[in-house]
Amino acid sequence: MISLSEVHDVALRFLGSHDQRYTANRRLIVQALAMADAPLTIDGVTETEPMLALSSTYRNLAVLEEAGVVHRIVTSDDHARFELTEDVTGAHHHHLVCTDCGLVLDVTLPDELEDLLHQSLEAAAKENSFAGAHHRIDLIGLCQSCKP
Amino acid sequence: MISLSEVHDVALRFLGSHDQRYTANRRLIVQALAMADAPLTIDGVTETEPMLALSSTYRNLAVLEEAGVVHRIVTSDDHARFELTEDVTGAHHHHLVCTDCGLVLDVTLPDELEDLLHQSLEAAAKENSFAGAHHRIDLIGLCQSCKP
DNA sequence: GAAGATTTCGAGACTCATTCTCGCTTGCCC
DNA sequence: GGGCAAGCGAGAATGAGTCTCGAAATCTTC
Ligand SMILES: [Zn+2]
Ligand SMILES: [Zn+2]
Ligand SMILES: [Zn+2]
Ligand SMILES: [Zn+2]
Repeated sequence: MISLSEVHDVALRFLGSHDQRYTANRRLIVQALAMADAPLTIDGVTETEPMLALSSTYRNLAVLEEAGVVHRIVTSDDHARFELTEDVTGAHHHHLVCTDCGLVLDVTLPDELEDLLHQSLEAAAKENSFAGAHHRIDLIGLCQSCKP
Repeated sequence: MISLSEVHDVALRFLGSHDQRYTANRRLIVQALAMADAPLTIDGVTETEPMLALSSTYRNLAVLEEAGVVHRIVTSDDHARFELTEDVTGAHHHHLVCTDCGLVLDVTLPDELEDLLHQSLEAAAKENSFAGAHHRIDLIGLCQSCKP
């Protein structure tokens, strides 16, 4: 588990290499994401840090995404969700996605399975002249609160 | 490979069990999706079948999705894409997603890998009191046309 | 430290994919 | 054929996300 100050260090470095500052607002966003135990919607971020204006949060999340600090999770839910990238947290993981309330939970899979999957996906990519960057695995279903 | 008339039969059955008719418009949509070699955007569907009005196509795709005939694919791209469900085509598969143009390609993975993955995901779901329905695997990257 | 240059901020206007409305048409049932 | 429920489609409405632009903050140079 990486510490909050380490997260800030990495964020500072990533933003720096993209000629971007690590402003107070951006720091608040990163902190909110680092403290949350699941990916946050925009509203989740601004509720965690009510000082943040909505439009600035949208803009800064885009900047943080561009710099590789933040990852945008798009599901069928209306609101996108955000989390720190694996480059920042150092932990490769995947998601459980609730079709009812949109909740997203993090899970990890065995390394050997990740390896097998990576190989198969690369083979499929080559067959389609596709250049794979990373994979995404979601288990779609119902969370505890939404179960019948 | 399932035939077009079989697809229509299944669609008719699925819609029937949801008290929905299989109208001419819905038939055209299913046909467009069945003939396409990759998931289609709404615009892709109406361009394939120009008789279709936009608002009706949105409505009918929602009905077809509710009936389990059509599957909506949401990515970071602006436009959602649609394909026939695996219950209709009988072929379990996953996707290569281009981050640049939004293109989505179908790929299949080895059965043994699918089994392993299913087991690991079910274990992760149980740990989180999550009820998994199905999984989704995407390889995110760049398609042939968008490669540098 | 001050002036000027550059970047960021944020309230509100704007965009546009998707959904909703509602009068009209289609097709099923008696 | 008449009645009626379902479907149709043009256009209005919605709303998440983006853009605008003057104000505020931060950096640069002297
Ligand atoms: Zn839920
Ligand atoms: Zn995650
Ligand atoms: Zn592409
Ligand atoms: Zn597919």
